[in-house]
Amino acid sequence: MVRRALEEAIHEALKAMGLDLRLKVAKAPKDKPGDYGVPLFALAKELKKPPQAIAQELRERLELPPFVEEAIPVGGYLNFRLKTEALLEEALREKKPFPKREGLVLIEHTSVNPNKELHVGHLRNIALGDSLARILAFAGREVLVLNYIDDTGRQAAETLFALRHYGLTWDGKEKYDHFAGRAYVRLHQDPEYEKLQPGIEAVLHALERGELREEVNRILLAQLATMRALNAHYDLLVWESDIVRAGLLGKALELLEQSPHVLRPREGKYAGALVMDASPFIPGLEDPYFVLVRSGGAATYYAKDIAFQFWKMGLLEGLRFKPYENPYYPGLRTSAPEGEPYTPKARETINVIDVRQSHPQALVRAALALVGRPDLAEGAFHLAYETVLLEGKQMSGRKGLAVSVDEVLEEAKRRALAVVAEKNPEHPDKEEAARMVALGAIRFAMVKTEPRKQIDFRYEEALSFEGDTGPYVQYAHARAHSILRKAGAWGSPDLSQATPYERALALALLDFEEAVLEAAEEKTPHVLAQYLLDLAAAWNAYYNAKEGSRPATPVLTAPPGLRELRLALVQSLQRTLKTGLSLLGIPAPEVM
RNA sequence: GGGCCCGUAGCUCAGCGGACAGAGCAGCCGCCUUCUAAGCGGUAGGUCGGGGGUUCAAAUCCCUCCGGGCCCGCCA
Repeated sequence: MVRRALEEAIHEALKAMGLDLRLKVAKAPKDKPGDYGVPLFALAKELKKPPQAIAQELRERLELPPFVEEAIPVGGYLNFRLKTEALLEEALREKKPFPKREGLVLIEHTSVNPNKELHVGHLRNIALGDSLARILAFAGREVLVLNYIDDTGRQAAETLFALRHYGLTWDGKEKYDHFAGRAYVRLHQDPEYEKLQPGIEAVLHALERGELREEVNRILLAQLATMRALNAHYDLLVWESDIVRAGLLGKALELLEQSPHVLRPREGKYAGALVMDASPFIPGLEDPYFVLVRSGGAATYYAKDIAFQFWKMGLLEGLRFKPYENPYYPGLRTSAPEGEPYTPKARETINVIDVRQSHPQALVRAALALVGRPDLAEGAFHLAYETVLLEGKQMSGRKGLAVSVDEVLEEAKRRALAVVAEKNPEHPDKEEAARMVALGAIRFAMVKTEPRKQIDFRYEEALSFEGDTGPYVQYAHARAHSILRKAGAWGSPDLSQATPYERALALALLDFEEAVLEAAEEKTPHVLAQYLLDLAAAWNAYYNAKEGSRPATPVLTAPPGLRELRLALVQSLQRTLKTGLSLLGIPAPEVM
């Protein structure tokens, strides 16, 4: 990578000047000479020289990498102009995944309660988790994606109870998770709700024994259809009832009880309970104690989260897996008592859960440290994203105040279809194009902003196909593809014919790898999404460039040599956009 | 009471120690006899919430105040 090499050269030259310092190379502003530059002000004090003089000296001492045309001192900066041909060669290089590195990263995302259809709140979780999994894999990590099925939770129990209690029969047409979800909402509107608790309890116990698995599975399968439609990928399903039956909780508690920070107070507020003192690991707590096992003997959900985290990181074993029969994900495996033993032993985990779970997630990390594995605590990352509002209002699954993902997908597709039909009546497969564009609009809208910012899901914006959107990037891709399709085969490019237009586009192409690495490092896909918008914009500007009233950058009708150069650039651009979109789980249509 | 996060153009957001603060939407003016106008160019719009501080340099770091969101149960 160009920037890396420059930084390395600068580092060497500075060492020779008596400073072991690494400076960051940035892009030069448009109106300044050169393509990249470094500010040198920080060295002035150390070297007792004005930055301008340092720029001069650095230029003299610098052993320029072969791709640099010249180093230009500009005030306190030293800028670099790349050789055009080297720049183009770099831009034309195919963007391949980074070499594999050691160490498994386990990503848990989705983990939707198997009791009703997915709503737009889940959308952000899935889009973030799935994109991040793809980005990390491209960045060279070994990635395992896990989807947790809370089949012993209250939500699942209530839905199954409601289905039975109201004697509802499925008409065979409605999507099953929607049907089940209606029962759940009805239960919560029932004035008799409080009186129905014993019945719900009974279902809860049956679930813990794993007895109603098929009924839960029926809902899960319907949900998986939606996840498949969102182009989300999973490697493993882990059912909570399997964790219960494998006794992971007990094993986790055994480990925890060896810690001096885990105790059973004899008296006071926590008499009879098993508590954990998290104060050494979480500063500023008013009350340092957290209950793991209630005095009545029941474990808290913290304890279950901790046990599961221990399993993910190989501190516990006991789960078994087998292939999961389903029509959507051929290679998917599921936990099952009769399966083969497997423990991932992840060095790093990423739990994609909204911010409201920050506190419990901190306890999970504290527990790792407390059993003597601060290294694992360090590797346990909580990707905390802010909640999604619906048209400015908080959603509620219980009250049915939410828009389902299926509905959003359908509406997006309907709108996209109208646009395709209008803009491209000759399109050979409008349905498929509409599906891709709809998916692009929705997924992109979910990842283009920083996770820690609350987003408001508004139909008009999320399903917009103009401006800072997925379809904007997809359209840029389709345009490029259209040119390549018409070009047929072409010969070798003549790099020496490049104009400033090719230069600008090539420069934009160089930032791809850095964007991917930063997204992987910071664990946030928005960096890549923002880059793709920039790249698409650079391409659209190139495409539309005019000198006077004439097109400045025609590709197909360009003179020999330049034509091939432009085609090669367009091809690199098209592939880069496609790769980038794929890392966000978004398909790149060839025709729109 | 304790803790976490957010506050940048009318709206939605990038930028998070360096070169005059950038996009999209909305507004206004242009560009289809050009490889898809889902596009492009231009114009207008900003006390980067307020106030202190650190620094050669602050939207970016620290403190403080103000606004908004969230978390802090022997509930899940």
